[in-house]
Amino acid sequence: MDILAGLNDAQKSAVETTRGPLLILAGAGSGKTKTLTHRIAHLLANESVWPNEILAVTFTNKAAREMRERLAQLTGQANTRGFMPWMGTFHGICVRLLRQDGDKIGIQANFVIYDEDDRQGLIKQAMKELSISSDQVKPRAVSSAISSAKNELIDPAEYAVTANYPFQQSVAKIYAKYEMMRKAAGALDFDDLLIETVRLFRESVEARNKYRTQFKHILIDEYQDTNAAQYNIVKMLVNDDHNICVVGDDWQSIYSWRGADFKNILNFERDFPGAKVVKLEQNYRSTAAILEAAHSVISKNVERTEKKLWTDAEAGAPVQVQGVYDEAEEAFAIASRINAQATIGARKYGEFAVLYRMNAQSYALERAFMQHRIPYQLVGGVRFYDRKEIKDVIAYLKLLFQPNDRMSFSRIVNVPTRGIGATSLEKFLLWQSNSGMDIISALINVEQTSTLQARAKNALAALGESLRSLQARIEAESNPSDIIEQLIESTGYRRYILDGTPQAEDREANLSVLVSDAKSFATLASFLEEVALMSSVDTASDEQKVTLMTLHAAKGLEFPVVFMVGMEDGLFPSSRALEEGPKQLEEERRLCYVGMTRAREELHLLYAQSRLQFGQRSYGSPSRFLEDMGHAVATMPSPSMQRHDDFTDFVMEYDIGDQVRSSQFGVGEIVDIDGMAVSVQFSTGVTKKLNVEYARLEKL
DNA sequence: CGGTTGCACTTTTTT
DNA sequence: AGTGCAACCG
Repeated sequence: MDILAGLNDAQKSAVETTRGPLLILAGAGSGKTKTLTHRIAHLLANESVWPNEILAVTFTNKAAREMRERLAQLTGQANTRGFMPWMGTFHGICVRLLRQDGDKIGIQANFVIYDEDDRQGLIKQAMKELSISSDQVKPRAVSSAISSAKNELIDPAEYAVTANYPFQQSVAKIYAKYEMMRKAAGALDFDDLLIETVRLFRESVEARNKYRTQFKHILIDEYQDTNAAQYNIVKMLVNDDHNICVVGDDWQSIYSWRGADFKNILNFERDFPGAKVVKLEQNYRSTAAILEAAHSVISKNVERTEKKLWTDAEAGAPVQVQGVYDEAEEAFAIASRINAQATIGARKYGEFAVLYRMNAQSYALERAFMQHRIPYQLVGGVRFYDRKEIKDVIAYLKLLFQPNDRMSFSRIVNVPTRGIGATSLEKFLLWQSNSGMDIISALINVEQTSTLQARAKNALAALGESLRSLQARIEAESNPSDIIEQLIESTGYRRYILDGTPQAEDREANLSVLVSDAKSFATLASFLEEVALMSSVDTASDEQKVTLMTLHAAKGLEFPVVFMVGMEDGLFPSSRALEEGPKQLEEERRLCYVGMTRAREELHLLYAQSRLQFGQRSYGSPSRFLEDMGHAVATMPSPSMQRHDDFTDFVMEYDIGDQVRSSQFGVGEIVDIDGMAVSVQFSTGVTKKLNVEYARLEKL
């Protein structure tokens, strides 16, 4: 089997350069994953490297899975763990390292992983204990401040020193408290997984040397989206042979809001002197027309490397821009177009994707697709594992696995209702923390308390009993799926969700899915890990369904036909980016580039005159990115735009400063005009943005 | 203690 | 528009 067959010269060079640092600058659609996979296969087959000596880091679990499958195919081996190199996301790899060696820095092997919800819940509790009102300091903002601090490796003490503004001073206090409570619960949040690994390598020479020796070859995908903590992990893992290979494209860096810094890829040659650089510039994915349009957008960015992406492919159909009246018409236009091709068998539904800036934009599309009977799948949005009934059961499992996990306990203590309210819970937890027992032991011994009512005691003791017997099942190494089944029966959870409402059936079906999902895991630990780190974009693709997802989720994917919707200033680029300045605008532009380069044959860009946002109709103008494309695109006429142009003329009858009367709000003055929307300041003091089409204003 | 009702707030993007 | 949270009442 020739591993180099079917590769171009640049790709071959990347595969065969196995000694020393290697930087692969891979343009969109240049066969990056293929190159990486072949490189690993080459190491295994021709360079006598053992699988466990290779560490390959991908951006999503899905990417890791795909690479594993392709590698198995390429080497003719079964896709089994034993044969496979270490592959996974930074977070996944870190969990593995910390479970193994975390005890060296005081992390218990049975830590639980807190997701964003858990973290915000804990922050709220911390704020309560500190008597900080969530009116002035938003838990959400605190969470993001703590996350940024952690990703820059700033601990609570250091944060406090530089905290000048009142908000930062509040955050400093909450951050410290949060960390205390989190540690007491035996939990690590997403960011901890990374920074605790950094700490492990800093504080334990033994651990660091162990892995530096083990990993003879390290490969990192999507290197442009690594953050400071991840960068540190890489630096510390690379041994003196410097066999590190990173792949990335600064043009596709879209995660700076999460702490990613594409300077990491620009600085690679400085960090690893003598690095060889291979550029993959031939695009195998898109037509020339699509590539040209995408290029005309990205070239407006100032901060970027020079590249010349080229293709052998023919021009293909021109990129189409279409203006529509509103989000409903936008969705309708797409649905009709898809059905026109799908019903005659020209394309399968799975060949289409619709990309948008925000998850909320999926509503209108879903509605139209349902009306047109188009099968679709939503990637992201509300994840399966975010559903209430699933999170409840997971909370039970987390508590069983880590009996100090207060967050999970608080979530389930009264689910199903056991007559235990806030007061009883508080009393119990106070007693429990002073007793030195973990939560489950404390439940069993709850009769020793004096402060609780007999009724509450009985309920808590009963809960303790069923948890204890479940724990016994875990110790007997029962399959996670058996444990879940026993759990939903013995705790009364099944009876609880069958409440006679129409949703009861859905919930029960979801539980069944959970039970069957859990069947493929040997231990509770491995199942919980998968659940915690599973991202919403890790959904398997379905050939029979149109894919709907955010532009971010689309990274790394490709589709024959791509629709990008909501191409309006204020939405894409987002108003936030427009406010914050050129750096953010450039990131939005990269996001646009990423979206466009997902398309293989057809690319359609749509913008709407008006759009429902927060339940209010707002009016925007076409995205500046469409202007960037200039003549690289074809503009489609839209009949309804003509129709609605009449209204636009109508709007012009008003001017800023005009006095008007509204039957609803009284008399006021027009202070702003934006498309069909006029802002009126009424004599009552309130300012309303009104649609002249419906508001029936009377000009005075 | 628990359920209901009404209000306020949300919206970038995710491991 | 939908959801989460706080206050109120039974």
